[in-house]
Amino acid sequence: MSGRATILHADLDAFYASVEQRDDPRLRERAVIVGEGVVLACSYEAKRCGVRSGMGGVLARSLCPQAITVPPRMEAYAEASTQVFEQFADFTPFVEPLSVDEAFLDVAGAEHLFGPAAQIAQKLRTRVRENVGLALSVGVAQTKFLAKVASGQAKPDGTIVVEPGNELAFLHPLPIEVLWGVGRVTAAKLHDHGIDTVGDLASCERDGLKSYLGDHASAHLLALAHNHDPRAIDTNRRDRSMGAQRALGQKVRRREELRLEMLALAEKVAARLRKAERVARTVTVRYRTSEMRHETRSRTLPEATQQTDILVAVADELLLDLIDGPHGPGSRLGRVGCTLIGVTYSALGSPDAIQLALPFGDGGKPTDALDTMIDSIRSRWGDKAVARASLLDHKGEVAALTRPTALDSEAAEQSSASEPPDARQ
DNA sequence: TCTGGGGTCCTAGGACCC
DNA sequence: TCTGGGGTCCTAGGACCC
Repeated sequence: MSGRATILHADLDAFYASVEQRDDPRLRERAVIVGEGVVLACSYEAKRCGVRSGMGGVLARSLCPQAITVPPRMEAYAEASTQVFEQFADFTPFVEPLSVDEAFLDVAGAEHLFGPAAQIAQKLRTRVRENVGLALSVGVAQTKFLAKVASGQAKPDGTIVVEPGNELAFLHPLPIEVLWGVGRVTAAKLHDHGIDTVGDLASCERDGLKSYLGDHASAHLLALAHNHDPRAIDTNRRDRSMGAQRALGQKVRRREELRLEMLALAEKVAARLRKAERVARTVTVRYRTSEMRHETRSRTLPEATQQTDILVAVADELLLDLIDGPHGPGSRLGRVGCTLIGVTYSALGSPDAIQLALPFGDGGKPTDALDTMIDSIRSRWGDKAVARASLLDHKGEVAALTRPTALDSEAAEQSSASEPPDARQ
């Protein structure tokens, strides 16, 4: 493979904690922990004591007694994030956000304006430092995956450029934990088989890995170990699900308390759904038992909606199924307890899919109207959508031609394909 | 390590259709 | 009447990421 390294992965260092240190001079160069019950983020000074995000607060403070703990200020982080993404947009329109504090940038088309990708990376870091007051690390490579690994190695406050040709020499000595998709469980399995570095993994046979990692994971990880990652920057990704959850602690809750909590969560997410102008077809309710076991119940509706009353009613039914189990009201709750509940709306679509509802008048001929609708679907989503669209009965009066939700991603691909996804050449 | 809140993606089995 | 294979959708659970 030849070509230039033009994909950047930009990642803010210890984001929440850095914002706190920026805004309060007393916190600078000190160990800072954001979050009380659980560590949401911590400064590099705290990391040196062994504090990690996701760790319990009690343990974190015992590892690092001198640390200052501050409550999170989500608005401040959101504002900082917006400012940083404005800096990104000044260099290239091809930005794919991964979270509040990181993004991929394709700068192939920006090099004639700002110089080679390595220079753009430096300029970006300087701009973010000067205009937002935060440290940014940047990895530059020919693939997304490698750019992300590089930014991780560049931390804190650095740049690493992996030139084409040097990729495997860079990648293979690194521990398998740097690979995307290797977490606690997978890492343990790999170590059990004597695989400790990316190079070890790259020399494995597919069939051997498959026997304990499964089909997909083995192919995926082997591809990454050989630096195969053909994914392009995707600038118009949309959320595929939306949810909210709440931890409840160990205290035993009554059935009606849980239903009220769920009502509040389901309403909150429904409001977000409408604000984002999306509709959802699947409702999933999550429940964590006092033994930390997760259980879920989900239901897919015949038609996507953003209506609070429908979503809330489904969430309530699913929650009752979890609380009561097969043996009647409250029979499970007393035994297992509940330490967390949550609700997620998924199979998201856009509302225009349900605005295509077609009224069938008395003795009317639906055929002409149906043809019109099919034409409209074809122009919106292409031939493939027409072939797979389904006709739904709605209260016996209205037929709605609804695009199957599985086509959501295909339609997104089609619409993005009409824009220049790749400014190379 | 005794656990927050927001997500993504994959798997496996069953139902259903052709 | 019995039977097969392929495809899609739905559900529950799990791993992983920031």
